[in-house]
Amino acid sequence: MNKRFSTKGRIIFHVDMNSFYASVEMAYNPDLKGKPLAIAGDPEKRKGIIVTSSYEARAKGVRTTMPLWKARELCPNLVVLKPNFPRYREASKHIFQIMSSITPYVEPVSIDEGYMDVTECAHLGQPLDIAKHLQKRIKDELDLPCSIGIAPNKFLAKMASDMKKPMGITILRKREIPEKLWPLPIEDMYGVGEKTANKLKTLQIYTIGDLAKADVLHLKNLLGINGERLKNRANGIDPRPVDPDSVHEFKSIGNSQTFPYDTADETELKQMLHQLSEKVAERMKRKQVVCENIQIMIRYFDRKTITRSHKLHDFVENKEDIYRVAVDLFLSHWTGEAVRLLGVTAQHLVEKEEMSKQLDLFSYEHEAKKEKLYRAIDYLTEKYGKEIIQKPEAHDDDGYISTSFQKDFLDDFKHKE
DNA sequence: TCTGGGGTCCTAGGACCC
DNA sequence: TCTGGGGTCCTAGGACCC
Repeated sequence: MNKRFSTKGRIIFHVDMNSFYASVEMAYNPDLKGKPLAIAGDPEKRKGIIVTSSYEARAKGVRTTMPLWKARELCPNLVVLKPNFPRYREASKHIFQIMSSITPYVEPVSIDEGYMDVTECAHLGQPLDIAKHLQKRIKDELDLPCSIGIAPNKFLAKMASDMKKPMGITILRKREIPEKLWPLPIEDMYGVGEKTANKLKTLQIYTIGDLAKADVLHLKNLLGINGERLKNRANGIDPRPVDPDSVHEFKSIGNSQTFPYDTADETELKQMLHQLSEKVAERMKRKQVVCENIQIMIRYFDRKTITRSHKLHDFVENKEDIYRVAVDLFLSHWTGEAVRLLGVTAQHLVEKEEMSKQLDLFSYEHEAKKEKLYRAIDYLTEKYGKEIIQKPEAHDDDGYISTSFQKDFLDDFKHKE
């Protein structure tokens, strides 16, 4: 049995880069070190919100998603840079390369964080030493700070990496849960956002410890299946394996954009849909995937947002096909009111290679099934006579043997095979 | 003179089939 | 003449995360 898939005795790291974009900019331009720095979009284009900020800026109250003008109010000497995504992607690539030199079991979660399963890395030393070495390499080679959580599963590792920032390393053992995890306020728990926190408070649950001891039926009633899962995690139970392949398994690819000004101009809106469709098609091409479903998103002037999707009857990959579906959806659901944002997303993605395999498999299975049914019919005709096989209820409209009939008679056929 | 853009997963209702 | 319950697919929306 592979240890990585057992839920006992695993050693998982969660590596979390500290204020990543700001740190990359500081590594690139060391003059910025020690200054309150924020990465934010262009306010002229209504994108002036804080994406990341340095610890110096955070100390003044600057927070992610805060509008830029508000951040400037709190921190008048704030240095503001526009995001430089190619630069961050490059740094990210290096970080994951360093992680991968320790173990192949690396699962990137986002541009700046990932899990590692180091269960089988005993030959490299104690987990704490491996983590120190990893943190030092990322600092020495890229001049970037990170925090690392060490624990027996993903959830605990994630919570642990949050406990000491920046440049922290935290071990969270099962037996330390009551002392280290349970006192934390419920909103600090990964997977609990504002809405869930408010709901939990109606059950008098204020800390992770309260959740750990709460009645599972009450939780299920309140939150569905998620209630049970959250309770398990609060008790340190999380069976999810570290999956190095998950990066490649895209479920959807989408692009969306906010207009500089709200607009109800049909030409302008169509133009945006075209642009977005093009971007989506480009990314699909790079990933070598096709899609079976197109979704659009319309955010109106008042931020009311709707999504509309359409399942296609075949696979689609080029921009004109995507645009046609997107514009159809848009025109049949747009109220005519001013629009703030539009989005186009390709869903139900299938790898091109996988698609041809699927089509082959489909026809193969189809043929094999037909073949088997013909043999069954021959056999059953011989045994029970033509009358039974020709009974109308034995066939569906396409002439296939109906499933209920199969159930009754194919068992018999199986014995013979 | 506020609130971006990229995702994942879950839920719930209706259609349809058996 | 009246009517159950399970399963799957499609669509829309919501919660959450970085």
